[in-house]
Amino acid sequence: MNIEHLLADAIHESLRALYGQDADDKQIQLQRTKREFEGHLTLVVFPLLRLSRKKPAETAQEIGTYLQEHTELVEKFNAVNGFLNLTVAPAKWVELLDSIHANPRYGFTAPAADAPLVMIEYSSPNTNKPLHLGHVRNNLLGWSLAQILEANGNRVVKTNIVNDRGIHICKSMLAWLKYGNGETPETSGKKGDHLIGDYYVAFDQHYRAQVKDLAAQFEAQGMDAEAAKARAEKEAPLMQEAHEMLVKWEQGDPQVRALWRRMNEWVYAGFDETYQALGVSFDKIYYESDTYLEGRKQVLEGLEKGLFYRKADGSVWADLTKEGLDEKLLLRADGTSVYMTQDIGTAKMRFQDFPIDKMIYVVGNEQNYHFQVLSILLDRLGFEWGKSLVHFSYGMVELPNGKMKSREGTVVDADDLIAEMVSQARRTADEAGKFDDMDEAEKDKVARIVGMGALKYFLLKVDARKNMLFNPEESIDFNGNTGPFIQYTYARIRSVLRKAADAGIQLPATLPADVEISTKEEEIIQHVAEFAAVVRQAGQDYSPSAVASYCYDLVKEYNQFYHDFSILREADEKKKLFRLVLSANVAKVVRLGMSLLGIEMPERM
RNA sequence: GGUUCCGUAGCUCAGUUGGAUUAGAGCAACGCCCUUCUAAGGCGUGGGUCCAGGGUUCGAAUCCCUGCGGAAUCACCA
Repeated sequence: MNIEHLLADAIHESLRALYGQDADDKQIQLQRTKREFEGHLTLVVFPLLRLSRKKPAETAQEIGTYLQEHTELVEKFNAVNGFLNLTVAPAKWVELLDSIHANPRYGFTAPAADAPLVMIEYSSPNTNKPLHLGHVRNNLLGWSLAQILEANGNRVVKTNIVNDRGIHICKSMLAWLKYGNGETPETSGKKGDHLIGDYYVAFDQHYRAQVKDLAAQFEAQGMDAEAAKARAEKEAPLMQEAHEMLVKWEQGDPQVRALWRRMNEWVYAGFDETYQALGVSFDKIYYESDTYLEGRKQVLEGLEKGLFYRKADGSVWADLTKEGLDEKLLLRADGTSVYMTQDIGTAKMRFQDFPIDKMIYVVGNEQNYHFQVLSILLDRLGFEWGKSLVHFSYGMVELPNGKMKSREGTVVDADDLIAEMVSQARRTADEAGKFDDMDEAEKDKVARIVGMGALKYFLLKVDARKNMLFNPEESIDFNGNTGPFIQYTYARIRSVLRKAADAGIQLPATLPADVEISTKEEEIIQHVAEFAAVVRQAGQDYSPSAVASYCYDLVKEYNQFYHDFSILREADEKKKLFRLVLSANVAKVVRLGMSLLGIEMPERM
């Protein structure tokens, strides 16, 4: 049962009765009534004037009168210009709350066996450095999208493509061989991904020193500064060695491969820890080292079919000028793969493994062009979902002085940030005396849930498309429009429910129909009921932020109203039960909503 | 230069399938509320040329055009 649908049906009926014709569903615009007017739902009658051929106020009056006289739904109405404000009968709100209460997963649609299969690719790290704040946004968005699509009845496969080969890994390997003393995560006590990241930085430092020296030599020989630098960057011995190592890797050199495997394992162990802390996981992981050859094969097949062409130097290209784009390189003259080639190969392997109906790539907006091209290429190569692939493009996380730059040491490390959030949550709770009656295990758990809740909500409440700002100085708040505020309200409701249970009060399956409820309470029911529509809409728009906004608004509205009430001391038994059921359903819907964001809810905090 | 995205309060952000004199939250500032289910809370005050200018119409922060400002991208990097 949904009041808006019932009302929309009744309005259709009234239009037929009054004007002898009906309107499209789209012309029935029902919205929540503005605060300053009386009523729950408002019908905008402007689109209906074509049918009535009367003035807005008159039309509104006629429809309102009809609804009041012919349905049980509408108790009263008022018409302001072209706006028909409808007040729904109180009994209907109680019925609505009952039906929501009966469904523990209200708003969620269970996936059918033949539901569309959606694959979501997210995370996709390089294996040469640890995860940073940008990756955190990616991971949380990817995970949340998967939850949202599942809640909308899709079958979802979460996947990760690990960029485990290429020149960047070789740089770390080389630096480890040249400048390291054979240290491992075990001997150094460092997390594997951080250890490898340190050597990547070491490579860069030594490389830059070499480039500087070389460029100075070239300049002394009379080259201009820019040309000298460009030549130095290419000819620096370290870079040459790295390239040699990459060639050896491609040739399958046993020593290089063994070191590569060993170091990647360190990195994966490190990533797994971070993923676990973030609460994300994958159903299927692909490695670029497995897919890049397949990509090459696909491109060569496409070349034979005449989809692509070869230049004189042997390189292979796609001509995209018909689509308004440029030419795109697919294979280098030496036959090796580029980024695009690998993505084609990965797509092929995925298609072999799963009968995918829809593919969603969660990748930063810096790669918008890449995915535009990928979509066209996959379509040309005959992938059914190629044309309709979704690039879920999200904005950068910026710092007060601009982008994160590893060279300037301004990268916000994911592990550091997580640790900081959890310990901050712990400190705040301790100071507020929240932890006084908890044992160590519970303190740890609550601090983790609240700290991560703050971080996740902070990153997910913002429209994914937009660049967002993170200020490390001010860090992340625990007050106001935050995860902890929502968690806190939830914990308070749970506390009330526990006390009610202790007092022997059981929540009834159905409420007495004659319970008296206030307008404000009707509004809260209405708000709770909107959850289903919010989940549906979020599924269509791929919008975690919409779910976050909803949870906050609902919790805030609930708080404002029930702040001064003492539900358990309410003398009227019917009212008490009603308020308990309403509170329980606010808590339920908020918990479901936050679960779509990957945010856990504490029973106490 | 081409393409795409963004521009809302001092700061961070909602609000855009066009809707109702007063465009909403939070933070920051100032004031009030803990003998009543948890003060990570509630109430109040101040704070806006919705980048600018045109256009479309009953009606524009929302749609269209132009300009200004910012970001990304246009690599034989991944």
